[in-house]
Amino acid sequence: MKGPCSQHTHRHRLIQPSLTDLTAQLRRNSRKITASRQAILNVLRRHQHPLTNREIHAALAGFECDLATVYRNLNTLEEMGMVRRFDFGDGVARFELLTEGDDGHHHHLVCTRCSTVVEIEDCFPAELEAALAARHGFTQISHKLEFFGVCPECRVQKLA
Amino acid sequence: MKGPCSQHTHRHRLIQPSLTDLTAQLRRNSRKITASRQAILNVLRRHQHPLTNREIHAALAGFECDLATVYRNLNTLEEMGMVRRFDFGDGVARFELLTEGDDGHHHHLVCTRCSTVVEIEDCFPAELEAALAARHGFTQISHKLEFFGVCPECRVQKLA
DNA sequence: CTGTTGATGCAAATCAATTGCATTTGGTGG
DNA sequence: CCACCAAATGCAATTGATTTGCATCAACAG
Repeated sequence: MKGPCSQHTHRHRLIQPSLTDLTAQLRRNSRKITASRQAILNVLRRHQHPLTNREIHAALAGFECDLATVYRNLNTLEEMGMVRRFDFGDGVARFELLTEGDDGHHHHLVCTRCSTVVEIEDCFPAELEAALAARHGFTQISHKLEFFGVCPECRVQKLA
Repeated sequence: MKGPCSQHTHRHRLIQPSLTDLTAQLRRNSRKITASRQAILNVLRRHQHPLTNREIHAALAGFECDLATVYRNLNTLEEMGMVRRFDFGDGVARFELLTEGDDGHHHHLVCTRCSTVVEIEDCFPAELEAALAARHGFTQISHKLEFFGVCPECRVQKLA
């Protein structure tokens, strides 16, 4: 474990969805406002980094619920467009809370040693999507882009 | 299943590694030239698309070996830099044979319905890596980029 | 030909994620 | 405040990809 990676987040979400917004969004989708759901959303609201189901489950304060419930809820929240799922290729899904109207499209720079995550706004591939559509006849094109490398902390650790 | 996706490959590898090159590469890494190994490499040589362990195992002609052996061999071949692993986010690893000296860096456009794969040469993110290194102090930066969409065949199927 | 080392088969173990099922609970209309 | 229904949950069992322990085999170097 390394300390809180304060300075590591490049893109700071300006608007953090409020609890009332979130419950409204749930209600609109005829989803129940359960204690587990609120606890999970609170964990996500407190973290600006992508979290795994297990991490979310571990971070639940006060209210405990089954890990399966966390899994089910994150799938539901993803379907409703309230969270975005990321895949860093390590076989574990990670999630970030989205603000309404924001599709949360961005990418990450992940340290291959300590998994520190930096958010990246740049997204050249988006410019390519139209070209690819024209060239290959594909429609509804999207993409996933993740960067990997060794973060400054890990580099010095190696030297020490 | 759809027929052989002949015209789907955009980037055709000009040099397909020869069997002798491959065995030489194995020998150089003090790896034994076993029948399973040869059979696996032959499967990879015959396909220009990324294949899963299971697909490779199923495509083994004549020589049969355990699925665990296929898994072990692809890990070994990846370590040796003879194959490249791809991750389309569906929880299954895929592999492509590499030519020596070619790091096989490229990306894919995957149909979200039938999994048809088109190779993509364009790679804007590479230009970004240096900038990211400077901006965030990361080193040894690499990236993974995959495009997803609905291929022409699947689009018409939907209409039919 | 023979020893050493890597490779293999087979079964069991991991690990993330999902699911069946009985039970509980939020939200709604009385 | 009460009754009802759909959604949600706990718990255990399952799935599916991938890995691993272990005993046996087979390359290949000398």
